[in-house]
Amino acid sequence: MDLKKLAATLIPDQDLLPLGKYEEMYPPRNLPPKAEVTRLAPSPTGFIHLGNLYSALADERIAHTTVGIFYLRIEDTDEKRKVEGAVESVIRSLKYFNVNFDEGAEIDSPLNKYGPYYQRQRASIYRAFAKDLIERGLAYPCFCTEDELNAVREEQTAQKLITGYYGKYAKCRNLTEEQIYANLAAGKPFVIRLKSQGDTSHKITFRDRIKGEITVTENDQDVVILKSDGIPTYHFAHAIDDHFMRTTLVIRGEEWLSSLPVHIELFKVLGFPMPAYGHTCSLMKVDNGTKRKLSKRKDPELSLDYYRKAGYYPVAVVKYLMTILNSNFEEWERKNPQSDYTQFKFTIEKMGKSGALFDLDKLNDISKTELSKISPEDMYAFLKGWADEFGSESDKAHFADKDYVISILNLVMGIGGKKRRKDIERAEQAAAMICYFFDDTFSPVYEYRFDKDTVNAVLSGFSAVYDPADDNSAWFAKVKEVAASNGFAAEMSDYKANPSAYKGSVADVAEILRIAVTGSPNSPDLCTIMAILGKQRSLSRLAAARVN
RNA sequence: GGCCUUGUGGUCAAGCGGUUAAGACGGAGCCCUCUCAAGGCUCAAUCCCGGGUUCGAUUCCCGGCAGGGUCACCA
Repeated sequence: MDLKKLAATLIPDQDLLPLGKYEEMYPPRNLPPKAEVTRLAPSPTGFIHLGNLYSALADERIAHTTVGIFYLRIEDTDEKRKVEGAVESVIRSLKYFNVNFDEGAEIDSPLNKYGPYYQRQRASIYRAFAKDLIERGLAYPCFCTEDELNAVREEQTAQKLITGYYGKYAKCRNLTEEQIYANLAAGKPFVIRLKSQGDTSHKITFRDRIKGEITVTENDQDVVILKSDGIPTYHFAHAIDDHFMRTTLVIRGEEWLSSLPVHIELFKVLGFPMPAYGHTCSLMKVDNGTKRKLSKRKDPELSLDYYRKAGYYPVAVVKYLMTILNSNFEEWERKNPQSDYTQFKFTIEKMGKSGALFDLDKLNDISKTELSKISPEDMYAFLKGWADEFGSESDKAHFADKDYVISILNLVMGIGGKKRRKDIERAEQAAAMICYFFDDTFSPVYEYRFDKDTVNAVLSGFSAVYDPADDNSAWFAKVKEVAASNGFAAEMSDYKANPSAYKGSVADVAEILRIAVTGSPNSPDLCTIMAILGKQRSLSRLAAARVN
């Protein structure tokens, strides 16, 4: 068979360059010996999720801790699933979490010398290599229809055979020249398939940077490399792009592990050295008692918008991911509390081999801790940003009053005290937490544990002596006075020594006042709260809280 | 079902031939305390099962079992 002629008929493109040209156009990168070139290669099919962030963070950390390159490539080979605006959304979302690209699609950088970074724009490269494979007898046209393929698959399944296009099931593999041209003349659409040289009785031992040694069998599937629209499949594009973009380390989900044999053969047939691989395990969750992969459709917590809306501090999400990415991260952080997480020596070898269950408790704890470390000004900026985008009308109004909110934050965060408070997990919760400082959202629940006369006596007794000029100890001395004059123990120790002698302790008196002022039996320092509210509002709340 | 892969407390996990089997989150309790949050201290809780190899296996080997992934002209 005249393969040269066949290749020219199948791929008649005039603009294809000689293969060697591509090597010249995309020379090896001039980077230090240990520098890794990693990439994120999403398909623009929608919004990026936590799993993508997880993987992107690993890519980004490895590239940047080794002084390498992290780039963005868009795998837009599936026209049907394309979603408008997805690329911008990917970049924006990752940027929010401090994951930044050095190079690639929509990235403004002088490093962009390995593009184009959209696969659709690289069609001629793939076609040039596919043409060469046809000429070398390593690829061939396949005219099978979807129905034929399905029928074969059903037959294989019924006979408990391995499904796919291989061996005797590869109907078009041995088509004669006449048959091929007849099909072409009849206008039948075709795909280009790899003519696999593999043998499944051969095992290949492969070393994955995350999973370690993995044994796979050689590929014998005649996979599609060019679809009927002339656009490559993932497998083919992966081999060519990661070679010419000079990727040194491919980090991708473990769902790709099963197609590794295909990739091994493709690299071999193309004559490209293989990059290193690291297959990450997926984030899991428990559903109905069993563990399963977090799903984009079913699990809202997979969406990154979920964290933005709930007001998680972005660094907290990143740090949480770091703890599951590299198990020694937490220990390092405890030893280096002042250091930025980017100073941590991230290594791919430390990554776990099995899928981690997503742990919201842990995220909340990390978020609380992170938020307890920032300044009230930064906290204010963060909360206001959240309120403007996601808050209710009253949230927006509350956060507009900067000085007032900052005075609240000083209290809520424990600024000036011995220790910082750790009340705030996320912005949404912070907004709810401070709502009693605003009259429009002050919605008290007056549930006292004492009878109405006692409550009213405490309330009016304290109102009579309250002076906003009092400092904390003077304020508390007055609470004690009110306690003593209403049958409560002024000192905790007295009460503990002889509880039956009193109605209760100062703590109980403080509780009555706290319920009156904040509407809840729990709050930070009451004295400061009253100072922030001011004399008028404090007194009117004490009055309004009386029981009739 | 075939193939690949994983299996240490509830969760994330260190350890990888001999350990009192780290630590963190969560849980319980105590202390501190005007309540809450935080903090300090303490406690409960783990090597999937069965065979080997070995003086000795959580660690190595083989089987089981359980989980996960994958079997497209989707990535």
